[in-house]
Amino acid sequence: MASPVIPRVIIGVDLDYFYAQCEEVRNPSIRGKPVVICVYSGRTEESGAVSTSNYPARKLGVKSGIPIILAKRILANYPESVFLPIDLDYYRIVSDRIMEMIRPIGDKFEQASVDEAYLDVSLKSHGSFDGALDIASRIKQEILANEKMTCSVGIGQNKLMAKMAVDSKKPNGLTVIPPGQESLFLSQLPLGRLYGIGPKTEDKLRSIGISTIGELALADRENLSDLFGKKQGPMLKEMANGVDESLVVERPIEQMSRIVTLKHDALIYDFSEVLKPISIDLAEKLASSHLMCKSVSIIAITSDLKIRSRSKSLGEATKSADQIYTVAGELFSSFFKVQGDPKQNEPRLRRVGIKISDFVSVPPAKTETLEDFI
DNA sequence: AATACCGGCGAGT
DNA sequence: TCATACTCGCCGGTATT
Repeated sequence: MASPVIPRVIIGVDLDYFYAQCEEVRNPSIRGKPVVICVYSGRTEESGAVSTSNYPARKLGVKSGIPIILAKRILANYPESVFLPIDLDYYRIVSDRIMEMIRPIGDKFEQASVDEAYLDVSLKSHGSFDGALDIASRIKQEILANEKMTCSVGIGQNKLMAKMAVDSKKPNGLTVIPPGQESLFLSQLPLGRLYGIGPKTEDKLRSIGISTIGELALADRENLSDLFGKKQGPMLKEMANGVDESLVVERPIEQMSRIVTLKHDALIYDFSEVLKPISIDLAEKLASSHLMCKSVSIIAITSDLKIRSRSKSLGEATKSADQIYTVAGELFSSFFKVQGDPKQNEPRLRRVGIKISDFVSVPPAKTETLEDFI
């Protein structure tokens, strides 16, 4: 006997063009000008990629992921344009303040990323979408009043629909997808706009004759399972029907990673210079989160931009920068070993990094000592 | 048979 | 043309128990 599904009311919040808006708040004189947040790789003066940009910049074609050099060319005729280096620590502080502010507004809270959150307001809205609309307005007001920042908000009966509502009107949007309207709302959108369908998935779906969300909603489960796997396949169909049973839950940190771009692509490289500060960084982050890790991975991006990884699960949890560094070093050695003879056309390494995962929490009683970091 | 581990892929910010 | 730094989830294959 299936338990009856209790209707839910979910609010999704997305801070508009977050990094760039943080910079606008920090320095209001740049408001209205194209603002580009840059991740400089340090290879050459202008090498690197655009992390994000504000709407005036986007309108001119400067979007996430494009090379900085290209953004500068596009904005060459707009000398008022502002190019700023990314300042993740600052954005994190602003994000934390906002998240703590809105966390108590719902019954349940989930931070989905630095600039996104979901609130389950089923109880506080008394199950009413009109009630949820009032709560959503209040969220927008509070963020504006306290942080001078706009956000986009969406209301739906699950996280997926809340997210689709948020995405449908940005920036400064407030959108409701009333219960029962899910399929109608989704059917008006192109396939690639469904959350979770990127270019690869869209291509694959088109190859089997599915080119609209409406068609996906009616697709054959077996067919989708064969193509996308037995979990992801059926889920695609569910999503196209506006169905999402996932709960709003506090999400523990599952992994931390640090990655850097090398000055020059390398075939074999002495990574100690690069790996040491990364290990210390990660160990500090572990300590401040009161965690230890049981897995260490290395990440390598080759010059052909493919991502490779090697990982090792530790017997015992660690919080030592030194051990993270040592294991990462071993993983890099084994990585190079299996690559075999350094052939002429062997892809070189462009970016290298470390990821730690499989966390266990440290009882907060014990105080950290200096040796723990070394 | 169930679980853990591993390396890769895709998506999103 | 040039192509960051993260985080999360899933997949299939293999190893372990």
